[in-house]
Amino acid sequence: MANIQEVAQKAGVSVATVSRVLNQHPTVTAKTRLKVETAIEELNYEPSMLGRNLRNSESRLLLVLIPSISNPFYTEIINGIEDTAITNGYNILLCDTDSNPQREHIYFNMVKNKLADGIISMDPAVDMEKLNGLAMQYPIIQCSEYDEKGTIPYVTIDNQLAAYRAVKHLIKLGHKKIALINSDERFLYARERRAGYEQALREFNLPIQEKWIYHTNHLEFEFGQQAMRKLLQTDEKPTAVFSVSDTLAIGALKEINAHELNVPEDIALVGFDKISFSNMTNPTLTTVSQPMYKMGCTAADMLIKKIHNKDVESVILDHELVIRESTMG
Amino acid sequence: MANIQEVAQKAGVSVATVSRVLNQHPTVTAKTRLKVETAIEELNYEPSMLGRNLRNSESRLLLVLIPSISNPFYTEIINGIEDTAITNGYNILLCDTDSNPQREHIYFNMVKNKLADGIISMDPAVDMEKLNGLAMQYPIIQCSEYDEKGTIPYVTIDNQLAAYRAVKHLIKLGHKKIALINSDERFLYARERRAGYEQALREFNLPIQEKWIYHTNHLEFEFGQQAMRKLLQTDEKPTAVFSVSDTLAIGALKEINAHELNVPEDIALVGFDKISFSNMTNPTLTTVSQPMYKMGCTAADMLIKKIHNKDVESVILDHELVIRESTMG
DNA sequence: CTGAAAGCGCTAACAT
DNA sequence: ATGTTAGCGCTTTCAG
Repeated sequence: MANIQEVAQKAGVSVATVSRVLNQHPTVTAKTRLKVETAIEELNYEPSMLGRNLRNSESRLLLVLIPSISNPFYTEIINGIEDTAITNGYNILLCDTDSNPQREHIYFNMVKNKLADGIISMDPAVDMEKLNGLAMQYPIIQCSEYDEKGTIPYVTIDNQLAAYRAVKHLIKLGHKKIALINSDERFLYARERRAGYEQALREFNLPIQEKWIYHTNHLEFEFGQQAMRKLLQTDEKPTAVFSVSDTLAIGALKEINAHELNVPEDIALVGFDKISFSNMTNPTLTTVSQPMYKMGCTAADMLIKKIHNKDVESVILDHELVIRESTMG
Repeated sequence: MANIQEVAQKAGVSVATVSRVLNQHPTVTAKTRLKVETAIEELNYEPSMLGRNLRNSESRLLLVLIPSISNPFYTEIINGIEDTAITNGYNILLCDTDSNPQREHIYFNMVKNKLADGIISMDPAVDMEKLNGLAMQYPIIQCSEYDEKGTIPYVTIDNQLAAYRAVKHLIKLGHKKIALINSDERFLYARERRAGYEQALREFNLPIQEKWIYHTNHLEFEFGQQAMRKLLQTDEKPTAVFSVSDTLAIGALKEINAHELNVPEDIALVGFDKISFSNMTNPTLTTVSQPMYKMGCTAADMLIKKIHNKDVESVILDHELVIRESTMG
């Protein structure tokens, strides 16, 4: 592979001139530019990012940390990030951390090692302490999940309000026995959504019953099934279920059907995230829609600003309750 | 951020010695090693990959091209790739090409630009000509989808045999009117699966009817719905459907239900890929399971071998027909 | 066993 | 408008 030297030689100019052509400096004559471009063509030259990056100490690579690529929730967010990044001359590196600290470590090192210019973290299970430490030296943005005590800018929705609205919707439908399938409350979104759930119940003077609140560490379908199985075993079965993720809700739906019960007649069901599957179930799933694409764009914008040492403020975006068959008696 | 110079200075040694410590050269005295390690500790030094990579002209980064992160089919493959890569000291860069040639171009350039050491392509829509061109100079492996005319090593399954078995399963169940929901036949897997479908029909003297073969350009649920809608409009409705992807099959199931028909009583259904959602539908979906994790591991292994200039041979892995409720009358 | 120095490919002063 | 040159951070001969 040819390097800048050979191009310079072939074009009969200095490497500086080649570099100028490469970087579209206006001070190059049309004639020399042509000579250089011809040489580049003939040698099939491709500039090495390595040299450029070392010199400029930037990589124009953005790291995006997700806990698992299999969670469809992230799909649209990533599209937003990617589109925005590319528009701004950055590329993204999708990092599946598997919520594994060791992998996380590798990716953290990439930014320390100058292999990436910044990080967008969407991993709720990320080591917040480490992340906060890193953020003192390197550009970092959090998307969706964040650390309320930390200083890292984030983009998210009002989880409590969203949960409140979802549960209120169930109450308005006449439900009084509403269960919650929650994820691990060491995650902020889980705590916030639970707060919204409780807020709605309290507002309508409904008791908060521990037996109707189920926690699960994972978000895969099977854990939704398991959660529902437990809820159906309680002495007093709930007539409605609010689940903090669509994947869990879909598992719950499966389990409800397995018990020969119907949604929404016997049990109404609300999910969260509006993943594409949620419209394929039978019945279709009422859910909370987050502006995922926009979240992604915003997060990428914020990160790029941060990389350029501009100040950025955290952003809270709007959500929407999407009412579908699973709550339409 | 400290560099190797400062470490050398602090430790009272030369940069060469620091480098030796960094790279675990055996020729360093325990004493000097300690001095250097202390200095590294104190300065919080992290070696820059940029300098190292430039010098070694390798990045230890692997590119993985997928058409869309939203397709759950790729999830397990990527886990396999990632685990294998990390074990061998490589990291992976997930590239969502969106089947967009422009994005593809960006990622191709990354390997030309020395920002990545090689590519695993899983994008059926990739520009095969370009990919073959690249492969003459850079390490490239194809996973799942490949170019039969090209020379790039690949790992895949026997798509024709898998389809043949799926359709034979339907025939054995007594079905004679079997429809095919196929994807675009400019993709090899689509052509092969269709060949398997036809092979099974021919073997049992069943006519191949064009009206029961539907092609769709996309794999999202809605296209499965649309396909099924068309198939239900034919003068003679099929009693079984083989779909080349689970996502399409799930869309078809949705549409069948919308017409007040039942699976499998009215129409039996077979998908392909065994995505996790295929076990959440009602009824659960009979499907073809590919050894996805293993495919990923194999592809990564092959690529790393290729990077080290070793010869690699294409691999065809086993598949399995997973019989579930959608074909259990 | 360790140090000096060259050089990977590129960009940006500075000089002309 | 173009050339010369230093240097980004690292590894690796080559000497000693």
